Amino acid sequence: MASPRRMGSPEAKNRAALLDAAEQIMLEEGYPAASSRRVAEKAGLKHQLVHYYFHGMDELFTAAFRRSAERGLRVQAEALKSAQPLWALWRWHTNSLNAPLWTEYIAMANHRKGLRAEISYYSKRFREEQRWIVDRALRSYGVDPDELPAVAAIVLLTSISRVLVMEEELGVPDGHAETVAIVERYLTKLEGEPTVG
Amino acid sequence: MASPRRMGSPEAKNRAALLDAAEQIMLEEGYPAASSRRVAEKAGLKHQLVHYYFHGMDELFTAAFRRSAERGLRVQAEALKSAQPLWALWRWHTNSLNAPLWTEYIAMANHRKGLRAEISYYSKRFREEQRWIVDRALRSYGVDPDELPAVAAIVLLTSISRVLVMEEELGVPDGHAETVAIVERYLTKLEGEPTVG
DNA sequence: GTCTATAATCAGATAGAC
DNA sequence: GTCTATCTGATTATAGAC
Repeated sequence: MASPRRMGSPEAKNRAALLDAAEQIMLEEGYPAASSRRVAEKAGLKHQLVHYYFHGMDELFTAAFRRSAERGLRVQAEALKSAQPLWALWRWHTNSLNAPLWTEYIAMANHRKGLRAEISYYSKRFREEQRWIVDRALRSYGVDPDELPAVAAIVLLTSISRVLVMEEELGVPDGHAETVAIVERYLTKLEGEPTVG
Repeated sequence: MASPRRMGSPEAKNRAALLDAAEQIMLEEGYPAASSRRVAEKAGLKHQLVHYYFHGMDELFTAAFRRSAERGLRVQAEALKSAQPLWALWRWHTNSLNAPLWTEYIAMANHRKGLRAEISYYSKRFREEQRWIVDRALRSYGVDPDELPAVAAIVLLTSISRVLVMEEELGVPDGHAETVAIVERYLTKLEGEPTVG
């Protein structure tokens, strides 16, 4: 049963402004601070407009995540075109500025099941896109797929980088330099020194 | 300037009950649901008692984290006595039931600076305790510390296991079996097959 | 699309009696 | 230690005018 309430179009400028504001607050103060009123205020709008553009906060957060994930997929697709896809994957994840945002979404997903399904769906899409490109690359480097399957290489690279970024933010850099050295030594063995472009 | 308010002793039974209740709610519904009123209710107490035992929610969360971290240090110390410390570390982190709780605390730390310092402090203590034991083990296995420093081995093991647990919860198990196989193959090469005890 | 106005609920915190 | 009572402010959400 559809809601009788009116609803703003997805293309509206103010809708995007609300999503921007939500993400900014989530980053600066954590997702519980991203209330309808504060989000609207940061967007320079009245708080009631949140309910005009979204059925509720759940829908707003889901929309924000989806938009951010779609952007990420486009950026990743571009990065994976590199002649050194492993380096590209590694660099992208270790530099990624929106890692903190993902942390917020994952924490939020613990009690917002709609968001949880969304994160699960996009995580799989990210991994699928990486998979065949990395698989092709590893084979061309002469890596035995039984020794190191592409999915495993991906999980390893992304896990390590994700935790490094997270700990860096927390101010716990112990062992990071040594770990990065090991990973990058291996990447160099496979793909050579990273090129700038 | 100290608060003039009265305060319950840290040994009080109800204080512990409040901490238990807070952790349980955090796990089930996420940390924003752990309000003073809901925590007290779950502990079977009146909500005003939260303010008798703690100066505020910040203090409650910090106390809950510290208690949980101290417990973790004791469990880890026991685990690291194993003849196979790397296996122990790996198994402990991949099975750890309180990984979700840590996710909550880390998300919370983004806007509660007291908690942030606490997490940083304990993360370092965990890593220090692991360090010399893993270092001694790796040397006894004949591993070159320049090739694989103990800190790096620790960061690698804990990063990978942490992300595996997190993704498992999200329902994204893709590539996990392959990754676990690679890690465990390496652990077996160093420490042999894991013993049950 | 955007506004005013309003309802219902919940939060953290404190004073003071018992 | 625990209670009643109370204060103050924030939150989501809706109806209906403009």
